[in-house]
Amino acid sequence: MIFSKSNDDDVTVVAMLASALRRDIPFGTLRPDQKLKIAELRQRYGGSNHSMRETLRMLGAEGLVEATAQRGFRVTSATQDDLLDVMRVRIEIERTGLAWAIEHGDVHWEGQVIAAHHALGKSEEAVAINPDDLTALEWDEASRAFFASLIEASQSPRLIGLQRKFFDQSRRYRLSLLREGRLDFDERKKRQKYLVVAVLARDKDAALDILQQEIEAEIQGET
Amino acid sequence: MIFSKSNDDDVTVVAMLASALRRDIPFGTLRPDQKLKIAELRQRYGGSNHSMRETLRMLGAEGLVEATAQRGFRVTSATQDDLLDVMRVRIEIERTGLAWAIEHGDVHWEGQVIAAHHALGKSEEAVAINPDDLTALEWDEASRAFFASLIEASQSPRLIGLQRKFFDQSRRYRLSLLREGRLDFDERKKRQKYLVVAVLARDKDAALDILQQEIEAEIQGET
DNA sequence: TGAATTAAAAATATCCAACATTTTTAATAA
DNA sequence: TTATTAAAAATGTTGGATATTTTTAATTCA
Repeated sequence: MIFSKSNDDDVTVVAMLASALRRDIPFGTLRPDQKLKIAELRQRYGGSNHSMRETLRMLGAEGLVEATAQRGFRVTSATQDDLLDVMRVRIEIERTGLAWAIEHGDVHWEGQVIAAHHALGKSEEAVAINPDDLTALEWDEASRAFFASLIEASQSPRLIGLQRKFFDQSRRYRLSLLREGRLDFDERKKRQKYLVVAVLARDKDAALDILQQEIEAEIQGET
Repeated sequence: MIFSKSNDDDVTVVAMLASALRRDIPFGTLRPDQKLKIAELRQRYGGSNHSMRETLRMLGAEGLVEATAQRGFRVTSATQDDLLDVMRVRIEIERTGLAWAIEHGDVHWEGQVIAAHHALGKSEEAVAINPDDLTALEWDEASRAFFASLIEASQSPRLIGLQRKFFDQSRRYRLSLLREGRLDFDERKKRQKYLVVAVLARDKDAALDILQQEIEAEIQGET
């Protein structure tokens, strides 16, 4: 079938709310430290009292939202320290995952990496020219898919889950760099290319090193 | 004040339910793959259907429980593969944390490690003699506190959170080894001692190595 | 007999409305 | 101003109701 039924992501109200919030927090519609009042959120996103609470609990466990007993929920803050912390942990997770994937990956995995790299290339070009919201979202998704492909062969579902979680947490910083024009797409393109080359050559040290550089470039930007 | 008000852990119904389930899943009262029907859980643990759902959502995001759309919740399965995956990730997280802590830790941190090690020693002796449920629970908590102390100085709240999460996920395997008498307490004592020595000496390589051995010993047991 | 279909039962996912408690805000007094 | 107090708002929780979906059991028919 051409239109595969959309993921388990939109079948329930809670899943819909969750993906709406996951989209709006990194985009800044819901800002860091902002109080998330159930009533307001319901008005904006729909859903019942309980569906919203369930959603916020989930996002809480995912790190996008913080819950305080008797005091409700707020968007996780985004200080420089938070950014550094997220990115440092993300680096370790992805390094570990790539190391394992290089050990276990087969030809099929290599193909996936190449494909994801190809798609990312297109998206980077598009967003470099026209960084509007929709393009940015597609670019970010292509980026996620590329990093995900790298550790796909790690054989560790839990590590893959962590990667996704921290990628999600880092999204708002990444989008903010994009908006401010502080991403060097030429550098990115080079690094991504060499990263794939190193992966295909199974040169673990080089690959991990470039991967780390690529992630670190998202901390401060390069311009 | 002497009796600090108990954590945020028991003030709300959801928090109470969560800690009850977090206790009963590793103990096997709720077994792997077991269907978690809201009605039954309510009967056993109390709480309204919404509180229970909220709780299960949280535990879902924590990895103790799995949620499937339209099909409710079940206890996360615990195959050999799951065990391996949890432990491998746990090793990487704790290694990273300890490495950072050795870099950043000060004298106060060293004191915390020594204190936690001392308390753990007592608990290990107690549980080696009498491994009943209560003693086991206290021992496990002392163990958690010890590992937590090691990475306390890592300066990474998110890594500390991950450590806790994966320690929680590994609890049921650990308790099962204990029940089956497959922990070698003499070996553990030695390793723990050398681990502390290496930490205090800031011998990173040795410390990481022993830490990894100590965690790996929880995978298969040593007897 | 065994597979397929259908009907009944159970369980999930929602919502609404109502309260008790707690926190926050505003008003008032010292 | 700073405290105190009263009022308003928000959170956390519950019970009950309902549409949908999944599971189970019963029945039909090749």
